[in-house]
Amino acid sequence: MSGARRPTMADVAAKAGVSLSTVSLTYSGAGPISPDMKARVEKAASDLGYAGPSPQARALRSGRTHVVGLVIHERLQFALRDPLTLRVLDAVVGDLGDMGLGVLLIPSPTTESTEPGLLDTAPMDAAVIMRTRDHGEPARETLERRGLPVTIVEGTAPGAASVTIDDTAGTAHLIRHLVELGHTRIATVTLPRNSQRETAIVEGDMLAGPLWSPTHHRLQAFSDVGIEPCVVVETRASLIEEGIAAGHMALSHVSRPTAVVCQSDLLAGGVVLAARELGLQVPRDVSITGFDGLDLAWLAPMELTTMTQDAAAKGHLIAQCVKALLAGEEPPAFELHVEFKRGKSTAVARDR
Amino acid sequence: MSGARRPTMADVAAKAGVSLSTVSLTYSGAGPISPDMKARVEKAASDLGYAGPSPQARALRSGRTHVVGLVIHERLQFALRDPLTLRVLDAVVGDLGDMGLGVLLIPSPTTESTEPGLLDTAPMDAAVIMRTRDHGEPARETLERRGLPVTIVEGTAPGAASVTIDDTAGTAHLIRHLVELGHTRIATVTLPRNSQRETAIVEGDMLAGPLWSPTHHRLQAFSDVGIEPCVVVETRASLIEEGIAAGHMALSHVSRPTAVVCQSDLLAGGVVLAARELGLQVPRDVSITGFDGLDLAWLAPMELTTMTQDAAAKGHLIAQCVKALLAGEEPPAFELHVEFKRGKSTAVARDR
DNA sequence: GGAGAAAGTCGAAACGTTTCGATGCGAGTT
DNA sequence: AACTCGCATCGAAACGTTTCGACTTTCTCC
Repeated sequence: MSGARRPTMADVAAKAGVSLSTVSLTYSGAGPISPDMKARVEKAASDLGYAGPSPQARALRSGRTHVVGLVIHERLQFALRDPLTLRVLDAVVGDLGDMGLGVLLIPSPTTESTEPGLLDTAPMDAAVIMRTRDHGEPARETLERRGLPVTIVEGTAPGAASVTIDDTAGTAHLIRHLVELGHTRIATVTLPRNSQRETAIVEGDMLAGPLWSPTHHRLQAFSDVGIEPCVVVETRASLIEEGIAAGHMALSHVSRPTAVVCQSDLLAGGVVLAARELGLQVPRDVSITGFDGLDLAWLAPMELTTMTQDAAAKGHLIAQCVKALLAGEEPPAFELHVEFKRGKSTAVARDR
Repeated sequence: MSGARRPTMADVAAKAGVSLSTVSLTYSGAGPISPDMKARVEKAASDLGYAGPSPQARALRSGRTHVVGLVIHERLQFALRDPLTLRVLDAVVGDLGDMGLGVLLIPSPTTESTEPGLLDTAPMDAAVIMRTRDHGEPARETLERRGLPVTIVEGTAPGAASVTIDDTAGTAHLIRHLVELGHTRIATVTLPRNSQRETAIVEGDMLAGPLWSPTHHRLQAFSDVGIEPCVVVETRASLIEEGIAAGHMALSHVSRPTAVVCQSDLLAGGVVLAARELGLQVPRDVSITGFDGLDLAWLAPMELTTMTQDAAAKGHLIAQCVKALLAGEEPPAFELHVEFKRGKSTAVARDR
């Protein structure tokens, strides 16, 4: 059918009777081009059905693909189901798009499969790692080998740009809030500790092994405040369903917690639902705190006591990091602050 | 600092004392290479810190970028907040990833901005349009000009592969279900009709103007069954909040509907919440139907009467379309069936 | 009227691969 | 011993741009 190969710049140049470089200059915007020449080139291009310079040739020659890799949880569902992440990404994709940069989704390689994946082979100019471990993040090593600048969200690494939040301090604030209300038996429902885990009560040292950074930071707050949680339940992802399951485990634990500190609002929402199912009133029988400051319409009229973070700002900062890195500047390191928001999900402790 | 430029295949070849083509053959897997030669090349590569063939050079020469563009709603939040879309994408990204293909997010250009956007310039081998209009989809025209094969989800176009669902028949099934229960005043809450709209009651011809395909199909069902909805409320996106707002409008409308047909489960969930806020019991006072068959944990114990669709299957089919197109085969056209699921949100009509 | 600057256009050299046809060579066939 | 065949390796030609320095004009200013 389409035996004719796609027209190239050379074809356009020939058709317009000018040199190839002139056509290039017309498209790339670099260099001075007279208006009538521009019109002539455009006429020739549209006559030929030329759709613009080949991105691949442009990428090879200029060394820029205009693509930024976004390393996320292997399962998209887990990565993006949380509205907060989505809002962050919304800002990132929007800002980068305005800079002419596309975002390539890269599920982080899970198994230690030896064959190279997207992370090794995909064309990109920079990468953003959305969730990382404190040490030995494999994605970072791969990217470093490729010489690609990296921005890390909620984590840090030498040589990489980073956008973090003060989640340890934020969680500590929530814990202190509960302590002031008289709570002593406080449970906590955590985000995944790493990629292998199940939804389950964590026995033994809760900080053992390599942890995802946010999970680590928010657990850390307990020792900072000097409180030991009476139960720790780990979840597989920040999802309502996980919160419900974890809530059941935490609330029916022998230690009978009077408060539950959840590492995300979505988890907290699930715990509220679990409490209802168990016939417990929130906050009368049990206080529950979240993290993120989402507006969960379905939870109304309940409002979570939580720490709010500005998702859009986070996204803008990430985009700014990428921009700085691509401009060859020193890797920036931003820290966002979280703010306490008193809701209706916490109250004075009452034994049950 | 790093004055040394990145090593290339030529460097590796020199170091290993072999020809450039041999190194290429080693990496690309094409052509026969003896085991000891392979080892020698790999040794040289790792000595030099060579990170593998440059994706951009490979792309130019071979004509394949191994990237698939995914055209979605301009606002990521609107595009991905619906768990159904996310599940579909999860399958798509997973399947394509297994085929070595990355997914590039492309917010569909909203304004008629003349300057070329990602759709025009991003490197890719094929594209998937996630939501489309019935006619004159601008994204498709751009892609056609570039000569890129296109897969359309919930829509069709000549020359493009497509994955559709029988949503007209599905919605008709729900309407008939309500009619059999004695409902005569049926409202409907729709998905956006196009990108410009607001959450509002639609006056006049509800099918006027170019519509997003799913919206169109599901509205179409009313005329197919021979029923006219007593109110039509259009929303801006498939979100709980939108459902709540639309629910308030529909339920307090003068026509006092006894049933509401919603074009998505998320909207239906919002309408249920709105009904509760208005002091109406579901399904005693008002019957509500959804579409998609999501498992909305937060809605429990309410279960929606809805049409379920298999999100993972949809995703797999999309990936299959892309694969077929890249292999140069004829564009496939798949249709998925939806299944009636009787929940607890519909009951015999009772005047109120 | 001529020097110098600015504007517009052009030639040619990369960019780092893949790919195709050619080449050398030892093993098997007649 | 001459011949074919398959395997492993090599040389050279693309792929379609960007970019840099050079080359004409035309304009400005004294």
